[in-house]
Amino acid sequence: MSLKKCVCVFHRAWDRMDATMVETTGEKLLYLTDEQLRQGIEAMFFAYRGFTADPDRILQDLAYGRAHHRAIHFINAQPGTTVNNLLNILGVTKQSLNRVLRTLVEDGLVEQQVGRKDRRERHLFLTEDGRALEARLSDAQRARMRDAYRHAGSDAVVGFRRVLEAMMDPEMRRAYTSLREGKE
Amino acid sequence: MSLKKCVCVFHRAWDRMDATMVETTGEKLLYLTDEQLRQGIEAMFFAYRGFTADPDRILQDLAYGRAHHRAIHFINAQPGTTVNNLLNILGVTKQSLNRVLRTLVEDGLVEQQVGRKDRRERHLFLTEDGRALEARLSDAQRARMRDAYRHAGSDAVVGFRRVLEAMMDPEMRRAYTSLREGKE
DNA sequence: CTTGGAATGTCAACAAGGCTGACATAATGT
DNA sequence: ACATTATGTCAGCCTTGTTGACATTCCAAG
Repeated sequence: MSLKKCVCVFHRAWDRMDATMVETTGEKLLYLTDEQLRQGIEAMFFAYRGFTADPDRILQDLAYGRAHHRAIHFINAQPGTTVNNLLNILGVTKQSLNRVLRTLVEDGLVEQQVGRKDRRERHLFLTEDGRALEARLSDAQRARMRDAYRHAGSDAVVGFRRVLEAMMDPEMRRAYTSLREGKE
Repeated sequence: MSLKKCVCVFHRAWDRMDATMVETTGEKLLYLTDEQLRQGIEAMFFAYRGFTADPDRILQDLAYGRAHHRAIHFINAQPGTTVNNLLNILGVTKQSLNRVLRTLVEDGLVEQQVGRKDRRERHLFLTEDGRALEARLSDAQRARMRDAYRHAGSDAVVGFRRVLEAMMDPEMRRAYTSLREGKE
């Protein structure tokens, strides 16, 4: 670890101790007050609301929820993925996923194919209708992401992604990068 | 608007049309493929999971959920806020918030004071215990945020915040900045 | 002053979507 | 043959969102 750290603690007019970390990485200094971190936390909260707002609006007319969106998204990203794989990506129980998956199959948005190599596995695919809905949802979400990127600028985008990736849990980061590599 | 835009659409080996936007801001060029946007969307999904993981672990021992965390967070940020104000910030119905608030009051984490000026209003405050729990929760969340910031670097942090702020809905951004100014 | 809205907050009932636990079925591997 | 794995299903619970009905309080028009 090539960074030298120096942690200073001092009192603020606020309501409790506030740790400020000063860190040197090359010539850069990084001051992180609790207040700045709090702002980051709130930014994350409000941004996630905006992030899901457009798909939520589309889905509520269809009697679907965020759970359906997530399933559709990742089946689209990895056509032919198994139930188990989806479970790991989404981080929910099989009973919970199964309920969502069942409605999607009943409504003709998702197809299940028995595995050729291992016939216990069910490989999941979007049907034509499923892809259509996925396109509607992700178009809306991409539009918002694109606007945000455009407004913030290209340098900001790089930083945005770096912080997000650093914020994931290690297993999540593995799932995330495997998805990225799969797509190339 | 000082930016010149050029939108090119072309076909990819993938599965459907992929719009690439090329945008000039000064000397910067910003290429945004659908694939890059998709990665941003997934990064947001996985990062939010990490973002809430630590508080969730703490809360599940206490029979509380994320809703309680949110309420505690914003009551702490704005002591004396009214139920209505909290409603606007959290974006839920008053009935839903009320249930959470009731348990917090019953458990002695939150106090309600009838408004002096308008006695219909209930002003909300954290008790000693409430502040203690808030500290536990936000310490955990700040630690993750701090690690992510540290790992990503100071330039990345600026970009992270810029993109998040651009991703909020306008009303949310207002709530967000008003909180920031209130704290100064 | 009275009275009818409007604003604020509470209670009750319900739905979505998480969870656990138990169990069935089919396929695989040893 | 037997244990293991992948999946599906049922029952029941919890959190957290929803709507509807209602009580309280304030304010303004008559």
